[in-house]
Amino acid sequence: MAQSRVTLRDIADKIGVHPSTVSRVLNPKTRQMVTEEIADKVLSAAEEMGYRPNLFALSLKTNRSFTVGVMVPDLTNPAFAPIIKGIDNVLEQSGYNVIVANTDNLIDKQQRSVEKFRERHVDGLIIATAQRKDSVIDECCAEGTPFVLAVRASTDIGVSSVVSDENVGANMVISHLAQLGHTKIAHVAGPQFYSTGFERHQGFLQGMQNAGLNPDPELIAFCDAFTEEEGRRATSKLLAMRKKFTAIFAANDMLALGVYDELEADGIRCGTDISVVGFDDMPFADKFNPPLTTVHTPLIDVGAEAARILLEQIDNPDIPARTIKLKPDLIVRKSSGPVE
Amino acid sequence: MAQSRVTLRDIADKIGVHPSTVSRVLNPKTRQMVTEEIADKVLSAAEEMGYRPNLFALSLKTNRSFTVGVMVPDLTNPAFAPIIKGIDNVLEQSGYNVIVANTDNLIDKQQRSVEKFRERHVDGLIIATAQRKDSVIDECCAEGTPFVLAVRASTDIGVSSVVSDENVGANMVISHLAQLGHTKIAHVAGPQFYSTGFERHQGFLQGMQNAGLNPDPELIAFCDAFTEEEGRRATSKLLAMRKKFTAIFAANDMLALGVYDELEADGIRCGTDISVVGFDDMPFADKFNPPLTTVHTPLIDVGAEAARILLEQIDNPDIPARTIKLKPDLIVRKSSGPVE
DNA sequence: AATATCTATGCAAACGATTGCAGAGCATAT
DNA sequence: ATATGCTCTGCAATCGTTTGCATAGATATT
Repeated sequence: MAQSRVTLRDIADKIGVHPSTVSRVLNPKTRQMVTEEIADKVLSAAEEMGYRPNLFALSLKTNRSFTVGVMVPDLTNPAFAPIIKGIDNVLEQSGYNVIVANTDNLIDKQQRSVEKFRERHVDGLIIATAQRKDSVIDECCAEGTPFVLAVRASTDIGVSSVVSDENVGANMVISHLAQLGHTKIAHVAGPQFYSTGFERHQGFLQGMQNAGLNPDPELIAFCDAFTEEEGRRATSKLLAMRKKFTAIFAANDMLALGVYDELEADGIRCGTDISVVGFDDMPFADKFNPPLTTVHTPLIDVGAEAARILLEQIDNPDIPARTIKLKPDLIVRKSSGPVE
Repeated sequence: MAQSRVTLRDIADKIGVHPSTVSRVLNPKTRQMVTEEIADKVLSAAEEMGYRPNLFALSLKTNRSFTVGVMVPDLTNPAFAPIIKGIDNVLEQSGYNVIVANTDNLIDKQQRSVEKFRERHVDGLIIATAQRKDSVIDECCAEGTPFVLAVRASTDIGVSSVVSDENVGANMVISHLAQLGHTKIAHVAGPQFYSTGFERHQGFLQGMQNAGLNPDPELIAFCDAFTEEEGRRATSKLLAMRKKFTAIFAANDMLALGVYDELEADGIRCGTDISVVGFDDMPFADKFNPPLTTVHTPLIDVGAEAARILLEQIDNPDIPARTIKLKPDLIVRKSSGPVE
């Protein structure tokens, strides 16, 4: 890309001062060091000449890149688009750039991404791929890199994260189903090494108890990943038990999609024969067949909040960690109905 | 992020040579300038000490950022995820980083993004937001910034782009519908200032002619954007004409989604009463109700090819522009059926 | 009026790499 | 033995900033 031709020195020469003076004027933090008269001259010259600071030089000197890295497990999952959008919106305002890395749920790809980010000297990280116990977290802590988890939390204390209140969300699901008369409720659980999978499972158990229902361990199928295929596999396992159940709570919408697949393959009408509820309210959940009842997570806000916390953390490295739980919402659509 | 502590100088000191020698060893292009013996020592010292080049210094000196900018109109449209993935895959291999900017289809946001990219001195641009005639293109040409268009082409000659063959795709759609017995086919056309909207419309007209059908101008509704809302608006306009038609060709899947909405609101059964065909085969098109017949565009490949061309262009600025048209595929699902 | 205090600016050294130029060492040709 | 050429390495300038320190002039203090 074309050079930002004009440098500090050019401006300095033009109005007959030293480059350092120009530098001081242009930096808000040091502006007050120099006389207003000169400052004005510098400012207008800079404007007129179309000065653009050279970020490379700045970064080299200050060791800051004004870049933050974002790690997501799967860009193809449309749930992450809003998160990234939320992040980008607030970071852009503060002059930061965002680099996103796709880890495809692979540990070593995540490792490589961190490596890449380190090379780029990113000022901070937003991690949407973290496991409850994750070496990346330890590493960042050790390195002193500011970071915050999005969508997922850690078992470690002292790490910032912003998530939705999974427990509350899961409780809403169960109480909704119970209200519809469901008593035999199956659970397609997410991976337990992710906080989402874990918490939602806990929420499921607790919700059942709150509703005075008895969760049947055989009607809980665990998945290894939040994918359609896993959802389908789990459902077929559930069906193979040949036990009666009238509803399935899937730990997220992707899994729910897999549930749909398997039910359809078995000729079971979803929403009437069996109710299905998901979690996340990812984009297009309302377009599915049938439209999916799910727990809405304010994904844009998750991203935005994570970005805000990260900014705080960058500006002030020894601010205490903060974790935010956003309130979820149950969105009732056609995939859940009264038990026949 | 923690400092890459060890520098060229450190290595040089350790084995008693000059930093410039180390630099030459570490740069493949100059490696042969130095004795193998020294080179080996340098290499192993670098390895052992965990040397990581400081990209800031490198960039400052060489004026290259090893970063490319990608502009997409809307991250929330899941069609762009595969494109980005394709781009990222090939660029990562070559040591480049990708920064993506969301323009929300706003001209001035696009302008701001370019500005931002310029500040970051990106080595090249991949533009998935371009209009057929777009000032950004002129600007990049003038600046000499390498760039390639993805998904969209320009009326300007001499600009590289990779797209799917819209014309062929549209023809496939019409011939499919004609084969099913449809003769009155409506078209929900995309914005004509995008090559996708324009070419697909042309393809529609040509396809009709090829099939020996007469396109009715009143059954063509133009949209201002590729959004669900616009698709819905256009459909309601079509229905308001009170003319008979048995099929709708929507210029992309998002528009088709809007078509679905309006048809459903009017109690028209899509796929039986009226056939609907989209374009792009975006993720989840097979999950809609009914699953959408559409033209599959190899989006990952579009991204990958665009990235490859860009790399060529960066390495060799005066290579002639190249434009690639990838072959589309018709995917028949439940939204299209024989005319009753 | 002389000294102390303060302010605004300039100076120059970094940051960590790249690269044209110079020169040392050695082999070959004359 | 000298000239010639070649290969390899070192020197030092440079990229465009930031920033601690020095200093010149102005102001305040006694």
